[in-house]
Amino acid sequence: MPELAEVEYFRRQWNAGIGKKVVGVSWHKTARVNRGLNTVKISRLLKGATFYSSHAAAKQMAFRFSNGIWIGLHLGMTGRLECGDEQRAPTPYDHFVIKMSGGKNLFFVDPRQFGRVLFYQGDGVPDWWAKIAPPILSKAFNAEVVAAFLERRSRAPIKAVLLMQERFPGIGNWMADEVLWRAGFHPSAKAGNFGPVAIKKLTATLKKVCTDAMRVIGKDWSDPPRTWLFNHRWSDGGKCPHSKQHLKRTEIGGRTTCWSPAKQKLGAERR
DNA sequence: ATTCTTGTTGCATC
DNA sequence: AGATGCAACAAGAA
Repeated sequence: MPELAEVEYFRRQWNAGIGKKVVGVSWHKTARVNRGLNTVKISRLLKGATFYSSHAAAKQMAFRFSNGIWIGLHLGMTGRLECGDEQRAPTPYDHFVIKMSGGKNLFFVDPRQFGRVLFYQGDGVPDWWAKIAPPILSKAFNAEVVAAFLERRSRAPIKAVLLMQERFPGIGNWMADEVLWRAGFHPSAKAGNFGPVAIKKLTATLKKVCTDAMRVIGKDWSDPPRTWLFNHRWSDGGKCPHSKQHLKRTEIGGRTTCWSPAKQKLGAERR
């Protein structure tokens, strides 16, 4: 479930290779995650390079190597990163593997292949990294920019708008539901109906959910407390941990959405 | 067997 | 022109 905090967790799974050199690279040649890449050329460039650092922003990861090499990874829907030695059993979905000196191998595994591998070499910063929107947990993300964005997307349901990475980097389906549930807004509320009080509340709740998710899931993949919607949203019949009333699940903005009708009523956004 | 899915993109339509 | 909605991508799980 790679959203903001899951991506942060997976990023660190490759850190055992930092400071080591690339011994070899293996690719699953026909895998969709490697589309558009010259895998032969990248293997040649990577071989012998030193792994410098790992980074995560939104749902994108970057791994920097010597000689100005960047490897970008997006986990899509089902991607994950693993680190293992010779003992690790291969899976059919090890689409991209970097073998490091010292015997640690770095695996990008993705059954459903909505993920993607990116490559860059140069003195600058690759476009796919530079263009990521300011983090929700930064000062640049504030009620003013949220208000401007909601106005532009005025006719779309707020649930769909929160999934737009150009303004809400790292927010995915469960985080969007968690935010709307905590803030008390109906997922179908039109973005253009949000008043200044509601926008402040939405902005603060976005920051809170990101902070909480990073502490719990981003740190060591701990289970979120039962007090979060997170634990109750995955199947029909769940109960709201606050109101104890039934949760509803329907498709809104093209995604499965779970909310508490008792806690999230249309109209609350008009303040 | 059928339906569902935690993300993004490209295209059709409004 | 810009915003919005939706199918498509692939494959496991229920």
